[in-house]
Amino acid sequence: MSEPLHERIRAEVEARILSGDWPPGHRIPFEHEFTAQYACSRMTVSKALCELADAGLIERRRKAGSFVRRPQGQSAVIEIHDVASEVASLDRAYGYTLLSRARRRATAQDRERLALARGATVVALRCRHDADGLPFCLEDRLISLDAAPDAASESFAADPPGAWLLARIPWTSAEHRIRAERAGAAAATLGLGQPTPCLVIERRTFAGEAPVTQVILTYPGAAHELIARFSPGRD
Amino acid sequence: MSEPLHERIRAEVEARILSGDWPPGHRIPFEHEFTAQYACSRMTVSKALCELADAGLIERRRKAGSFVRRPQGQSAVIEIHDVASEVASLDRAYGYTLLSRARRRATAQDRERLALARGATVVALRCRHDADGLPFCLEDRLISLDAAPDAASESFAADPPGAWLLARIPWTSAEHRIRAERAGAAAATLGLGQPTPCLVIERRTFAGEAPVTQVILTYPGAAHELIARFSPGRD
DNA sequence: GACCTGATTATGTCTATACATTAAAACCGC
DNA sequence: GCGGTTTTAATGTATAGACATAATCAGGTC
Repeated sequence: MSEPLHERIRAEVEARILSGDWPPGHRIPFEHEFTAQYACSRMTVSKALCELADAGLIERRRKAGSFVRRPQGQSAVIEIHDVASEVASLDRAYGYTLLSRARRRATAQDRERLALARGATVVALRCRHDADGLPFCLEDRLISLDAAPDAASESFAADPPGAWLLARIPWTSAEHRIRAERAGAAAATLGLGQPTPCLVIERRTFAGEAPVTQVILTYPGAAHELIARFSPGRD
Repeated sequence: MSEPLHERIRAEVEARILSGDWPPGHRIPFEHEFTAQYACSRMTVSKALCELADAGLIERRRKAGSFVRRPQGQSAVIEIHDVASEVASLDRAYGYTLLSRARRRATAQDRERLALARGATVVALRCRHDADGLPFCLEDRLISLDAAPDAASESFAADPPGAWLLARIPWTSAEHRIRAERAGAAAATLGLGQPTPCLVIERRTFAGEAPVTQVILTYPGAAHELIARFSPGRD
């Protein structure tokens, strides 16, 4: 019940790189040297090295060989979970309340929020997510009925729209804006005192070029943290 | 000069999925059906489908076939760039000032921040990043000298430590906490009035199990946004 | 030196085949 | 119908070989 050979090769090369044994810029052995070392075919070695190349750990250059990449790209990758599972992972009871629901021809403001064409129709929702009965997050969402026609006949009274959309509409790209804001109109709804800072996440989701939904999530106060674990991205 | 065949297959299947032609749950053709359609070997088809499986678009099940996955995992992936390139991408002039630098045996607080052992030594830095001459971000950083011994002989007077570290120390995982906070001690340094909300990003970076560095980045006010674009993650 | 040319060579792609693995499906006795 | 067994069909892994591609290197010319 052993792991596949190409996995073993990949892991052993990866270990050499992460330990610093093979530093950035170092030329790792050629494929034919690995085939000798592991007594396997070139395809197997190639598969292992291609995986490392995909992961960004090495760079492969024809004729020259494969080289350890320096951890370039100051960027890293984090995950943003949906609200319900976020609350669940905090071991708190999740609650959901629909505050308002409207179906309307997109206003000028709507069109700006979602990059819609004139005359498009939308569903606008406001809802509150609770944790242990206390307000946790305020959600202000716009859904394009062109992209999600089924949303017209959905009440969203019992289940939050985020999960509903994600389960139905395939999407190809999204754009996040994360900022800190003083609680404004949201303060009353969230039951806050005046000058509480809030974490605001604004997300626009597209399927190809077509806008699907835009959502503004307001998390009250320093009480809430967005926690994210991740591994390097070297693009 | 055409693209490889496995890329073409991958792209065509991907298009079918993203267009909704093959909805979540749909069983896509078997490998042997693709080999007939494209007149190629099974390995080539397999490579294309494995790429789609890695990307999370399909799920492959022995004997049963390959199925379109629903966009599960309410999660998505964002990139957090380093401060200098963030400022550059806003078309503003980047400035850097080292406020303080200390080398010391880790205090109890340091050990908690970086998950260090007793007796470890650290370099503690405070610095300010400016955009067009105005304070943009306050950085409070701790570097483990066990993980990065070279940091002891580096002044960090001219260049920010983030880029320096990332170019040298390989890392395997990191942990982010993002929250909104009222500007406290940072307010004066950033030249802020009292009740300004700040976006705070706290990051701990590890190489294997060993802690490398911890940094607290404080961005003043609603003026600043963390912008991130990304494509679906279906894990 | 600078510039072109051709040989060399590691990686990139693909084939045809083989056997392993595993879960669905078909079978069977009850 | 129900539970257990066998068959079957799909993916998973691997091989040995072939040719394509492109970057490097060595030589030769100006």
